[in-house]
Amino acid sequence: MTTRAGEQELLHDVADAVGGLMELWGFKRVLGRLWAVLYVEAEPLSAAELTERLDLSVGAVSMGLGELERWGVVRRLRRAGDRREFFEAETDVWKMVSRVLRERELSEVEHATGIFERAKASLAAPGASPRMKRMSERVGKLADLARLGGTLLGAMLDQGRLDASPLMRFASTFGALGRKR
Amino acid sequence: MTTRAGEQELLHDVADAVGGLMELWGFKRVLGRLWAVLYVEAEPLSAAELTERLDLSVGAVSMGLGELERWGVVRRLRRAGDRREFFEAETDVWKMVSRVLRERELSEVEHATGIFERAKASLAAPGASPRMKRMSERVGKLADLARLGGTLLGAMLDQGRLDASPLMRFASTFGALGRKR
DNA sequence: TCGAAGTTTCAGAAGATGTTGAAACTTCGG
DNA sequence: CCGAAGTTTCAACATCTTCTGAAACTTCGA
Repeated sequence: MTTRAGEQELLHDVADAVGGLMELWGFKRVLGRLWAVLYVEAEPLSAAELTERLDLSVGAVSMGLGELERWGVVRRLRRAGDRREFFEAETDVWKMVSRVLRERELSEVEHATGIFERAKASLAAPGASPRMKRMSERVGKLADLARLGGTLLGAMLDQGRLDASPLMRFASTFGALGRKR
Repeated sequence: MTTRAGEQELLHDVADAVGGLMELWGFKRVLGRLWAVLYVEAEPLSAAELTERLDLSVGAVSMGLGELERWGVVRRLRRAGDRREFFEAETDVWKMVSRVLRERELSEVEHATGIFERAKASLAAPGASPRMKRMSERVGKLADLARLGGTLLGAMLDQGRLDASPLMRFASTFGALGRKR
């Protein structure tokens, strides 16, 4: 299974698997596929090559690469004496994950926390009915949970900034905590 | 801001915020909204009441509640002498999160890991070109990462089974690790 | 057993999201 | 500058998801 065609197919499957994981985290499948091909290939490819390998339109590739570049997970290179642009993958996957989590999740979590806290306060205003007090309590729990989630996420992101392979360290700490069955 | 209308609006906003968070995690917004109203209200509501409060069609509410029930995060009650069904929220949020993560993420991660491992092996077959060896290495890194993710997730889910409020414990351990800025 | 109240189902509408292809634009060698 | 090669943009198209409303079905009191 080391034929030319076989290799292409393998690469395609790998790209799709990465795409699937990315999709699970709420990103566009194409972005994962593009990144995967660039990452596995390990050397710069032109947009045309990506178009061919992933069987996408030129437009889709251009837009996808633009987005990946904006996220800082793909670099664009120009080669002297070549009119084309080449692309290569940022190999630090953590960079990709953390960047996105920070701006996407964190802001949503903060927004929700704000809503919860305001609602809690209003419902607990002096003169509120017992029913409202009860509701205020529950909303308070939601606020706690959201705040906790934000803290957790923030800690994870900070951790990532300090250490190049933070997930490993995290896994051992956390694994020790959980493994026991 | 403790008028009747004001309260309704507050509740609506809270439900929407929960819906937003759920959506971020890949669930349907409506599910989060339904659960939120039941949770905050703290006492059983009929389907009709939910229809009204969230301004949804009866069909949407019925399907949403069915789904929430299947996931075990909403309970259905019948009251003697009342033909209607009432619903109340499961208050253990962790139950919801872990159930879904387990079946959704874990299987995708396992699938991807399999693909990566097979591809790695094929690319490293004896007689492979240097280029293929290089690719094999990179695919191997993807496999490591996916496996790590699976372990992490598994540990988290196990942890959840042992302790009712595992997130709290987790947060303090992990927070200490990461906070330092 | 009948019928009213309540619930589920599902085909099609509406909306959201992703993709294409071709025109407009940019770049650069001659 | 011109024109060919390469890239971006965007409106129309296709697809996937979610929502609606009404018909079919279930339940239960009388």
